[in-house]
Amino acid sequence: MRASQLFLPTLRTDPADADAVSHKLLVRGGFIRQLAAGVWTYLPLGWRVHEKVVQIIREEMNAIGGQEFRAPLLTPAELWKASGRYDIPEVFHLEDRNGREYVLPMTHEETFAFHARELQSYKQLPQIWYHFGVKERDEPRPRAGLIRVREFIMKDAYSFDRDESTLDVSYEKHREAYERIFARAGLETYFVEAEVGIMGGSASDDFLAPAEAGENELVTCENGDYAADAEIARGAPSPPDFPAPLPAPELVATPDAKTIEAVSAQLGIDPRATIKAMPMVTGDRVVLALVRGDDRLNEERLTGALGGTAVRPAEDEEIRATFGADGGSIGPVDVQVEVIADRGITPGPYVVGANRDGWHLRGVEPGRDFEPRYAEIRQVKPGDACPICGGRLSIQPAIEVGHIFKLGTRYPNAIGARFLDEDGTEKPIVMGSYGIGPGRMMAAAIEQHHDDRGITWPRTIAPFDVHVVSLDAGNAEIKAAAEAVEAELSGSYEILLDDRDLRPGEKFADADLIGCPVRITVGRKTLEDGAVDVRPRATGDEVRVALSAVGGTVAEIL
RNA sequence: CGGGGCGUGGCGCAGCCUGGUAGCGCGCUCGCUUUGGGAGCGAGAAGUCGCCGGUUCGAAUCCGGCCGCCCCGACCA
Repeated sequence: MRASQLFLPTLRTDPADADAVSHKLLVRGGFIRQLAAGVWTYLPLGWRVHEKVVQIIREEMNAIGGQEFRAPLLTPAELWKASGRYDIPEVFHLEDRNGREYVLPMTHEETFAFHARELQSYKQLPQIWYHFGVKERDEPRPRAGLIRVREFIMKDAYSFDRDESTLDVSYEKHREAYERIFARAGLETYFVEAEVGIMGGSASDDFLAPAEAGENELVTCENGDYAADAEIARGAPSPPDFPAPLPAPELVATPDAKTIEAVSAQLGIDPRATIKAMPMVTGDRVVLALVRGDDRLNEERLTGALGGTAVRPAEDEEIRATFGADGGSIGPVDVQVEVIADRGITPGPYVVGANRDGWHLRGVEPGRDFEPRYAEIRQVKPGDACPICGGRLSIQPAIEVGHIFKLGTRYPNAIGARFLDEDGTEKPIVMGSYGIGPGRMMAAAIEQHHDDRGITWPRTIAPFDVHVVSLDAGNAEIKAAAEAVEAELSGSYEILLDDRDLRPGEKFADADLIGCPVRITVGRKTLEDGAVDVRPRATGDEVRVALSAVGGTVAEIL
């Protein structure tokens, strides 16, 4: 490919509205352009990368017996009404001229379950079907370039099995295929248990790629034996320095101390030996959620502990009416509401609010002075102990690049996908669903592979293998030499030849920005030596190589 | 949806407070010089100042409404 003929609108400065590294570099490098919030066009360079990612996914899906489909975007609303997903706020709805209703799917469970109705016998199972399809989601807040978008291409796969045990086999095949896909694309990822979410199913796991701009929080153990999404991660808090126990709670004045920090400072007490009491409203009742003073409440977990009903923090008036005090002085002793305590609140004497403005109680012992229901409702935090080995946990942002689900029979039941089993009974097909976002993989790859000059693509997904920079400035001899290098290498590699009439500095800057793994410079100086300069993008270690040895040198690097 | 910020040639920005000729850098076009890390000189092209309405002799600037985009939160198959 000749750069002079390529639409490659690189930018000298970061776009004003970009924040994430991958967002800036994708736009600056001429890979993508924005059309609307969360809606992006892939330019030729970006599409090359996307298609390389797609091809890796395709090869690994085919390797586990996947069969590629191509399913439509436009989908009859009836299918989504049947599955119960029609009213999800993220779903785009539309009508045709006759008033028939359609949705623009966010994933294709309904569509594939519909076609799975033609699977009639256990003899036809299992099946793995997949496609690369456009997904539409009315995201409330798109952000960070390709990381959270409203329209994107996803590889979604669906497995159809006789029962849960063969579903486990299909699931494991996908897990292994996904590990290979991410490894081939040069991505560091972690396989972690994830929330099943509102769409049901028996299990779900994420693949998280550590990245500054990520939206998920990845919890990992320093000893490498534990990784989890912070939403469901387990971690043990460090033990508090308890003061001496008291025979009974003792009232202490804490004027103007409304926060744990203020209270513990005023009383000279380890914040870990205090209890934070959070009045929460669920349905039409108030509950009191307790976490240790240094911990934070995880509302999703509290919701889970309450059997799935939504919770919200109580309003000031509700707090006053229920406890007779302000939020800063609330405690669990002698209250009339249900008390749910985090399991991190181990036995010992704590400082708690006295339900009286400006006063706390010290020496309060759970079990003696109040009787809570225990549940895991705290948020994991850095420094917690690993549930496997006790090592220190750390937390880092990460991008969810893949998500796999054991769905069970929900969609087959709703859509009517049944088969006749060996024993002659009709059963619903057991389904799994498996998604990967190539665009997110691109963003994650950049987040993980860049420097201050630009992208350092993994070779497998780079737009080109070799970037030949011709410093000919109209000199026919240099131009011919650069073209000869291109011709020689093009049999084995994909080459971008920068034949543009630009200054050397601009060409080098663009090469660094675009990030092809090898740069070859052909100029007057190199030709005087009968050579070219070969520079791996990642290391920047440039070597002068005789023209006759270029192929060998490139082969060593790639 | 709540909070914050922004909208001015292709890109990045100033001008707005204190109303009156729309400006800077980069990019773009042409010419000459230059050519190993984003060149120099000269000559040019290019902007409904997001949209609608109001105030005013006069609005990029003041007022009202709306739209769009970014960030934080909520939300998130």
